[in-house]
Amino acid sequence: MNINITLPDKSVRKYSKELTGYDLASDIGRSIAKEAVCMEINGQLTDLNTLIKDDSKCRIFTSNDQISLEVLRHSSAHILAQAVLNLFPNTKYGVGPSIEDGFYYDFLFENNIKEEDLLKIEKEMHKIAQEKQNFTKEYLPEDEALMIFSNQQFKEELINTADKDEGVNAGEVSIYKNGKFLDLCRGPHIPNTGYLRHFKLTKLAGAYWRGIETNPQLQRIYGTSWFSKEELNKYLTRQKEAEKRDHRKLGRELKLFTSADELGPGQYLWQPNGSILRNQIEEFSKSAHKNNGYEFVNTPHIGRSILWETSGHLDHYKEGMYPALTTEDTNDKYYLKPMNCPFHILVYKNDIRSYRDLPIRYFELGSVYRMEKTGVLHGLLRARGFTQDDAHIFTTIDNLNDEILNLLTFSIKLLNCFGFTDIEADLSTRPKDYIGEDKDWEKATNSLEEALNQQKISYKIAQGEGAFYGPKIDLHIKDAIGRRWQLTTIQIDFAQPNNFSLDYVNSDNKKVRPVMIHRALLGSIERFTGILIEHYAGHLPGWLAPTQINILTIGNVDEHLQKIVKKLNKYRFSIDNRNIRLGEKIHDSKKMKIPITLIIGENDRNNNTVAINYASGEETKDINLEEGIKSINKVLKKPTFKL
RNA sequence: GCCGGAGUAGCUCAGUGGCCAGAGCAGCCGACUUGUAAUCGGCAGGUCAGGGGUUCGACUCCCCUCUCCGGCUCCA
Repeated sequence: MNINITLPDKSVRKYSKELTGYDLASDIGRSIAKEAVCMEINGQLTDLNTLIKDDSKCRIFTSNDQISLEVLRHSSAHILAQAVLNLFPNTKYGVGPSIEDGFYYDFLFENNIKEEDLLKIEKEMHKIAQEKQNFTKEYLPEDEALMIFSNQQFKEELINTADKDEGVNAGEVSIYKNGKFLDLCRGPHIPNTGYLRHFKLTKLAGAYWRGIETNPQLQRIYGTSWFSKEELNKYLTRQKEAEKRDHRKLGRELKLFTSADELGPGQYLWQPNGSILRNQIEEFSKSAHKNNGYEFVNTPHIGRSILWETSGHLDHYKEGMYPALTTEDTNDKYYLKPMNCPFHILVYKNDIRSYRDLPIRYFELGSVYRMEKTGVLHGLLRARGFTQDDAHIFTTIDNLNDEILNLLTFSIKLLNCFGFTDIEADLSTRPKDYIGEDKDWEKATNSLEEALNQQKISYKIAQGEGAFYGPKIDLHIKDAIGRRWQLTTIQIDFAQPNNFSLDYVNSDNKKVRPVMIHRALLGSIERFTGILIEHYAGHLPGWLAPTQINILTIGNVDEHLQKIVKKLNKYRFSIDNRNIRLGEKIHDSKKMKIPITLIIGENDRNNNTVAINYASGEETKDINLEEGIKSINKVLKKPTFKL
């Protein structure tokens, strides 16, 4: 017998008998054997103890490989379930995958557990880890597996519905065993439980079985695990950093916005500082639209029920709308608007339109109200009342390509101006339930895809994720700490032009239906502001900061101060001339995250100089006044939007 | 909406059935006249989220409601 094993570096090793991945790793070198976690045979990921029986291409994965981390976390989930069953024997266990930065497992406990139980479970996991139980894989016939799991309803369901991801395949079921613990699983796993050392159970949450709202709700335990203590600590610090960026906390500290119980959940009040920021964003957006072919419209906040019947909102989204308002003098019902489109459509319908008029682009910073479920509300990022940078474009289908490409460029450049440069897209295609003609869908989807290709923006296709009325592009940005946020949405709509019988007169003097594009680029101004705050951790770019310059005086510098103020009065500045120590003034200035702290004392008065502290931490002293102003102008420069 | 956690001064938080509920910061008053991350002293600030109950006695224990936080589902 002769087995040739080809390694990733193309070298070939010859063996005279079957061997495991661990044997192979040990033969390659002691350190790789020590670090080995799992392996790949002919492209198939598998356990380290799998026997290599034939000539094959093999690759050993060590704790340095990303894939090993996923394996570790998946095994962590198994050990979590094992610990839970040891402590709470009557628990029913569901599924437990690895996820980004960690893992979870879903359980149905006899009595719901509490957060403090996590410590106990963690302890039990450590105990299991110390026992270094081997993970072994077995294949069982389906009926035998059903017997083993006969009092585990979720496992039975998994076997019966043949979910391949959980190790069920064509009458045969793969299970993993470590110690006395058994679980349905495709694997692979770490060689033994001793590989689990640096982990932490992080939170307890509710989760519906298989993610379906009508299914029973299980308790989900989240955890994180790593190969080294350093990585675990790094992760935990990263979590703390993310907490520091929380826009709700920063919003309070920087006096940007607030809420009040009297308003009801999901509604926010913008304080003066926040309003400056918000107005800057809105003005920037408005001027970009004004200079690029949009006409501005303004529309009310409520409309009669007939409007929402025609638009289909009452049929499809009634539960997402605030309840109707009624008046005493008539039987009319009015609804707060959850979208602006029906109003823009009414503006369009107010006149006969010619193909020469198209495309018509109506823009509005439109405030909408949506009855979001209480549990999903999340500061400005998910509010009930918010304002969209909304526009509706009415176009001929022939112009669709140009419009979409133009929009994509517009949005990317706009996002760039706010410092978001890492942008990706989702192209959502026709869902199962849809309206309209197949050929229109095809044309619209092609327009979207073509625009994405021309923009050279990386995108993935979200099959069947489009709205029922048309396909869409969503743009996601990546923030400073790597989180992705969806901002822009560009949606093609075949339905509303039909619902409202929209038309225009074409060159043959015939009435033809236009296509509509719904688009919000920043999305919701509230949400966008929240994301900006988190992205910059409150250190807003100079042009957006509520107070751009804080001038700190030391001693009697009135004349010098007046001279400087004259030169800076186009900026939003404040003057701190309190008779307190400079250190305290600087402390206050930093606390409010003001981009420029200008310090002037008597020395500066005498020498016509200034000292500048920048938000970046950079500090300069004894700078000539003119030079200082130049530097300030640079930091506070507003970006220019150009298509 | 569901599961779990929480709600004490403007903010951050102490206070586990027993006198009039505390601290730091912020605020106000006074002193200090200050050159790179919090000067000192004083004053004021509370229906302990709201309502009901248990108890001689409740911030503390129980029930209901509201709000917030972490998730799940949802996001036109």
